[in-house]
Amino acid sequence: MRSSTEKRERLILAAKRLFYRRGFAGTSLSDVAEDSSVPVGNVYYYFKSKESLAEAVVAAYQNDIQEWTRAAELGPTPQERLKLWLRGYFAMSVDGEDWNCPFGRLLIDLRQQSDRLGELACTLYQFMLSWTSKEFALYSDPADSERLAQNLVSRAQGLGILALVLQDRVELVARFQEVENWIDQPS
Amino acid sequence: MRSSTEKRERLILAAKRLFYRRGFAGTSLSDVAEDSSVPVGNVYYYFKSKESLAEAVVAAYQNDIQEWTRAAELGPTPQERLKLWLRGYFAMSVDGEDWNCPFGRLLIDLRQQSDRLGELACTLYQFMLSWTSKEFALYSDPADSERLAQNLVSRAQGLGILALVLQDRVELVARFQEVENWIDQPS
DNA sequence: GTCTATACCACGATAGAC
DNA sequence: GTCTATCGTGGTATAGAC
Repeated sequence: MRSSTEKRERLILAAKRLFYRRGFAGTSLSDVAEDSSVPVGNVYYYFKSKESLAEAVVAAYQNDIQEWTRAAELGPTPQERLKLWLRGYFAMSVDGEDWNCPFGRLLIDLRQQSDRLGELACTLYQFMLSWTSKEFALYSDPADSERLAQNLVSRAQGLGILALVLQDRVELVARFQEVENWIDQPS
Repeated sequence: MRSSTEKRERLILAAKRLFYRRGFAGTSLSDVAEDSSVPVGNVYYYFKSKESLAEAVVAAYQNDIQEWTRAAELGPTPQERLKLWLRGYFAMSVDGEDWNCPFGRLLIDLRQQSDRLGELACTLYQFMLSWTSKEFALYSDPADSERLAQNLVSRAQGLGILALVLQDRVELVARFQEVENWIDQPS
């Protein structure tokens, strides 16, 4: 059905936004329903539980990450590709609708909720690690690539929290630029 | 009253632990009461609201940070003091009772709850920034100290999330060691 | 001054109407 | 196949008993 999937999509999008801003436990299904212009109790027609809605949200994130990674893969060199990836991260955490730590909150939230959801969220992070690691291996000692990937991803994530505290775009641009410079000479 | 402050203290400690593990919204006052062996409804004798309990939790964190910083100040050189500080951070995020991102979750949670709580939590982060900045200024260009402090704190925080995903102490020790090395030659 | 019984509401979830 | 009225539980908060 046409409208059926539309509403389902609207619910996922609203949940994604609200989980990001208010967290999983802090978001009620009424909030999600209202934000999607779907009748309150009706949510259960599309999702059998709040948890299954969260699964759909993780899947939506997975799509985002894959698209964002695919865009980065257009770069000519591994260094350029990693920088494009980092700019994607910047766009989310600093130029997103709310200064926040993308994935970090989701990860912590869902991990506490259930093992299944926690592992699902970890997959997102692991995907970022393996993709960046693969790129690092192309221009540095492959034995170091895992290590460098962990540094890159965790630094980007840490800057998300810093963004939240500083609320200063200029400062944040400079911090991300430093990570870009490090990409050229990783150590 | 003796027992009065004791119970109050127990409540704060339980709330601190539970907020850390389950988040603010994910923790009910019943949970806190049960964990402190205090009758459920009785919580409101000690705190006028859940929010005021959160304020007390932030204050408890402030105490922790101050103690931890004071311990770090015993180091002979600024480099040594920053490393001691970082080891304190490591102890919390990796050797703590749950792999997590200390302060990060609190910050995101409370910021969403109310402006007042959000600012209170930001104070904790700002305190870490200003203390580390002061130390950096002692052995590097003072014009860079703020920048270096932001790098140090955000990197430590990012490793907290990485710890959550990897769950591998050996790996984490290595990542923190790399930050320690950077402290000697910050750039 | 300390604690308990309870109000009241919002939550996730369901049964069954259209 | 789609949606609505409603249930039971458990949440925060309070009035008032000891």
